[in-house]
Amino acid sequence: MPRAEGFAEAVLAVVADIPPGCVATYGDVAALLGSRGARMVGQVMARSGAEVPWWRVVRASGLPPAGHAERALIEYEREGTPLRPSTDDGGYRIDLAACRWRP
DNA sequence: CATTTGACTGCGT
DNA sequence: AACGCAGCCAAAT
Repeated sequence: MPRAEGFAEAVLAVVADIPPGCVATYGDVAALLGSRGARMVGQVMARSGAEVPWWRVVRASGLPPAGHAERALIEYEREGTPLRPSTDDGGYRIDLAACRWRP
């Protein structure tokens, strides 16, 4: 039974609303909550992100969550999220212009 | 009640 | 294009 956690629950609700194949930036999620706590969104993900598609939330630069790029990459390939392969060093970025979620 | 800490962002160099 | 610095928000200690 979900209990009123305030901000955390709101963040989880928004992330759960992101459709597959799309992504949203931390700042966008925070903005939907009426706050600018982009860091806060990440904080909630670190705490309870295990219950939501956290990989659909990325940085404003199109980079996946810090320290979770490998795990997120698996999900992107599975969901068919448009990625933008980096030069050749194994790095990659998400094509925000193609899959940025807009409510 | 004050301090610390982040799965961040934007701007300047 | 890459790196560094300062600004912001809410929860935990």
